[in-house]
Amino acid sequence: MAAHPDTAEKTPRAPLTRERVLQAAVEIADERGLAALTMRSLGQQLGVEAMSLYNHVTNKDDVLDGLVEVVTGEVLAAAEQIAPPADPSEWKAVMRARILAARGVLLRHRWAPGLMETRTKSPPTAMQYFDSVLGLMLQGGFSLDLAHHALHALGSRMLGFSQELFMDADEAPEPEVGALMLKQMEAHYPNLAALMRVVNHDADSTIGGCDDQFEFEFGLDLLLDGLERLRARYAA
Amino acid sequence: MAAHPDTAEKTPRAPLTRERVLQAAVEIADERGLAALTMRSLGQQLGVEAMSLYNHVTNKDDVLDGLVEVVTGEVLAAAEQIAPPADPSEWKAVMRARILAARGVLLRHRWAPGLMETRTKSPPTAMQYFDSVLGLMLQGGFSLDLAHHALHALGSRMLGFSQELFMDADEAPEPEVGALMLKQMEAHYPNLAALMRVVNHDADSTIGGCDDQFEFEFGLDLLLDGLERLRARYAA
DNA sequence: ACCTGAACACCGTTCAAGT
DNA sequence: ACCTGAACACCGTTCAAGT
Repeated sequence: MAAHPDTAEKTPRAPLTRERVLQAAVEIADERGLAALTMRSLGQQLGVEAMSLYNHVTNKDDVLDGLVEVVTGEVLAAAEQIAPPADPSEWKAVMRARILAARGVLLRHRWAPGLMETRTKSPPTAMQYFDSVLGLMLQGGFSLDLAHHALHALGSRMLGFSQELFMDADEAPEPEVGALMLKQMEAHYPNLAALMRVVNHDADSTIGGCDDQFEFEFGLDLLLDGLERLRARYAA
Repeated sequence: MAAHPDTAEKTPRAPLTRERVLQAAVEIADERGLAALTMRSLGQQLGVEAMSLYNHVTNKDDVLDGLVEVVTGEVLAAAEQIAPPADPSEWKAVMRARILAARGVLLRHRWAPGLMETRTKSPPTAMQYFDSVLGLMLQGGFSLDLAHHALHALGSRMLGFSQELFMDADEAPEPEVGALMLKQMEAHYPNLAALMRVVNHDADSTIGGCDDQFEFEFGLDLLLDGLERLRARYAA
């Protein structure tokens, strides 16, 4: 809608700005992964020498900070789409919906969780998001103390991700290979082997075949239900 | 206790092995951080050229994999110190104790959580640890399904850490500065500001002053209590 | 005011050469 | 069989120079 003065053809015309630099950085990370994001590749994406970037960004760390600004901004926007509860006591359903909305954003930026874990300063958009989450609980009847612990307990789940260790999206092994692996696992890790057999059969997928969305919601509900129980006890 | 043949003085005698390389890598990471661990610094620590390392380790990624082998090995050893439950139904107390033991290990290797999040393959020691956690639940009366979801829900908490975003250990600001910051927060993040005031007063520490150990246990108990409830319902 | 080219210090890694 | 030195391709970043 905003009038933009470009001719229709490829115009490396638009002046460089911090925003354009960050937007290009997001594109690279989305398409080729965070490892592919270097000052040189970023310059190239913008049709400019790497050194020009330093006029709009103080250094690479600043670019990375900017990346999480962008992502948490999208999270905030997505969460704001979900209306506040009709009755404050219905905090849980709204919180759940907002967190799942946040998760939707992070799924579009797979590199974001790993990056956010390395940052120490939270951008204003993240602060705003946390503030709204906190407000939801306080209005829902949480004490400040309980809400405080809840924030810690939810941790990264608030932003829509949880680190499941070593659970890589392993590609399906050949059936025979899979059977052999299972035999070997049987010997060393009997319980895990039993688990893998079940997971294999239940899902249409293979060994690594867990339903990420289901597991995320399972863990989330465990926490939210526990918090609601504590809230109710406190309120009583 | 083991007889070691070194003369007492500095003896760069002992032949290089994968184990010695990894042990040196752990030392560097513990003392100077993971960023200080380069093939060159690692060589230096061992009194050898960087290129010699490639005789015992395939590349840097292999070193990083080895690092998590070492750490998860320590976790396994620590967890094995805690005796299995007298009655299988007492799975929760034992699990809690084992996870807190794991946490003790990770606190000695602050770089380990961040590293583990980047790895995709889990070393045998980690598999063994997960197998024992799983066994604890199965013997405690969990269905395979529920135990499976429990593993996902616990995630990194099983190994003793949880990623709390942006919660850096910020050094205490000067009191006046802190007051000013609070004023500004008040305007933009009213709920967070209220929270910070409480946290400030409660603890002897300052703004960032949260009791990590308490918060870890709070979240852990929320999950374990929730799981026990589901187990009991399933068993009934 | 913004962009460039050459350069610096630092990576991981290869390879031919030493012992 | 193990270690070394020189070299390569790649980083982030500085700086003097261009326009």
